[in-house]
Amino acid sequence: MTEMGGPGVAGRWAVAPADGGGALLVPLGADGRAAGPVVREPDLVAAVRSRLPEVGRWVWRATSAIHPRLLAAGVRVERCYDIEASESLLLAHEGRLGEPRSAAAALARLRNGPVPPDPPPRSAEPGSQSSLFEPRAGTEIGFAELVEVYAEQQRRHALAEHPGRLRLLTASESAGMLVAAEMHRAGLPWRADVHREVLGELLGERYAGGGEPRRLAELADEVSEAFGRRVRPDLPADVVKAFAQAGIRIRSTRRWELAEIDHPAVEPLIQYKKLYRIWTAHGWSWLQDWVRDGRFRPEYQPGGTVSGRWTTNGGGALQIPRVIRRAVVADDGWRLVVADADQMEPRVLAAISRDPGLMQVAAHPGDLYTALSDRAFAGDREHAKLALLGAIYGQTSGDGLKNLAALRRRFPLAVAYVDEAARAGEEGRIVRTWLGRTSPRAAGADDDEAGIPQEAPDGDGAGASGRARGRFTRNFVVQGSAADWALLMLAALRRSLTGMRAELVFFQHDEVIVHCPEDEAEEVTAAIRAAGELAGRIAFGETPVRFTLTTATVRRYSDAK
DNA sequence: CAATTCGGGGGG
DNA sequence: CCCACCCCCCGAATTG
Repeated sequence: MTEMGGPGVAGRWAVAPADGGGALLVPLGADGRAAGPVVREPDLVAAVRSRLPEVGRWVWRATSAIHPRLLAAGVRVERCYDIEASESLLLAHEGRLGEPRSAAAALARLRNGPVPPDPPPRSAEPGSQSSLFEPRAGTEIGFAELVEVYAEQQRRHALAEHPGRLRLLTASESAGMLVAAEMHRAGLPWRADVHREVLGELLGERYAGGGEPRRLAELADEVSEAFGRRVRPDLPADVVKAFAQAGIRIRSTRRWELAEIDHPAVEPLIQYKKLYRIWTAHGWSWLQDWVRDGRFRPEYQPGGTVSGRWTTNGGGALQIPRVIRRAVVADDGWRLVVADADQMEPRVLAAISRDPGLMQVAAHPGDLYTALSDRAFAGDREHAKLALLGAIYGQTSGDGLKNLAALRRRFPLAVAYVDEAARAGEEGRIVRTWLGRTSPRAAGADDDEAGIPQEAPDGDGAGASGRARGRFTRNFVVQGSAADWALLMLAALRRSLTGMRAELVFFQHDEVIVHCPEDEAEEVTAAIRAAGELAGRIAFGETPVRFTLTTATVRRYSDAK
């Protein structure tokens, strides 16, 4: 494995689209500035293709503006540097998250000129492939100016607390942009016929006219019968009123609250809610909108959340209900290798806090919570798990608190690490992930430079919103550092799949799916495991912590667990 | 009328 | 104790 984004700058070239499908290109020096004459070529794809052997990293404004054209032509670059994605990370690191992140805005800041606002995000177009990534008018800046912005970004990296880590972060975020575009192009194999079969089993036939399917109508009737009057199960206010008339007071119609009630309407009501969700969010119209030619192609957005987790733009790709996963089926002769990280967040906490005891617990590939409970919780795995998750999430009540005391005694550095992050949040300070992804500043912090407390003096210390912010920053350092790891894992996996027919087709926080010919499945599985361990070492340095993944080679996604 | 908020479900 | 953290998506209700 070669370096994954370290300080090396040899073989970097900047490239930008030019009129009529052409390109402007220039080699870059160690300082990020042009190290030769600008070349103009008539064909962007050919220009990149011919330089693949000599260029280690392509520097461009935005992956979405170039990479899809290369992919469509079968050109696969090894690495890139996405200037706009990096601008977001750099701004956040400088405590300026929220300022416009476009290359044009970065240039304006460099020149002390008026900073243009970012264009509004456009919504995804279901099922389309090419139009999603058409360049948008007014987003490109001059090529010399683009290189200037890049050189300035290189300088800004050097100012960071941990320049090496921040370079790793922008490099891996850039790799994430490549992976996102490639997964969009490949698509998740999706059998519409199987999906319809599942919908038919769960929901029954659809009635002409577009109303509720049969099963939902039946369940609504059962609910009404149980109450002795017509009740709309999809209207919470109506349901609360109906229970009140039956002498049962409820605060909401959430499932766990309903489950406590002894009433004949409860069972059909809960069933209705479950199926209603499937019908509206992943039913026939979703299928119509999002599945084309046997593939579901969500538009992934690396770094879509503050913590660095991805989001998708439309299609709900990261919320596919388990029952619907039956429709995700490998092509004939192909398999899905499904892998998800084993207890990622506790392992990450061990690595970033360097707590000797927790690192020792995380040094085993097996179930971390069992190892934890053996060491510190008298074999009670559930209590051990709740205590650890409570510490990471900032639990405020319940048994977890009692167990937290035991956790603090055994793993003082781990608990201190998240406690310190919480204190920073409560005091309005920013926190960073291991690689330097930085939390947004507290709301109102801009108007608060003089140190005026954000909370009205109310006698309860930091106040409710201060404590909420503490829970956010406490969790941010763990969830975000886990996202750091996941990006490096994806980047390593992408590189090791080069030259194979296997394709990354899905990524969801701590889980990947690779679609591959049956005879590549073993090699893919090994590549995934290696990528996980490598990502752990590259991200966090040498620690005893293992970063293992549970893998399954299956025909259908739903068979994985 | 469109835009925003709410409540409930789904994912990790 | 099903709470604490990050999200998306939908329909209905509410607000501008």
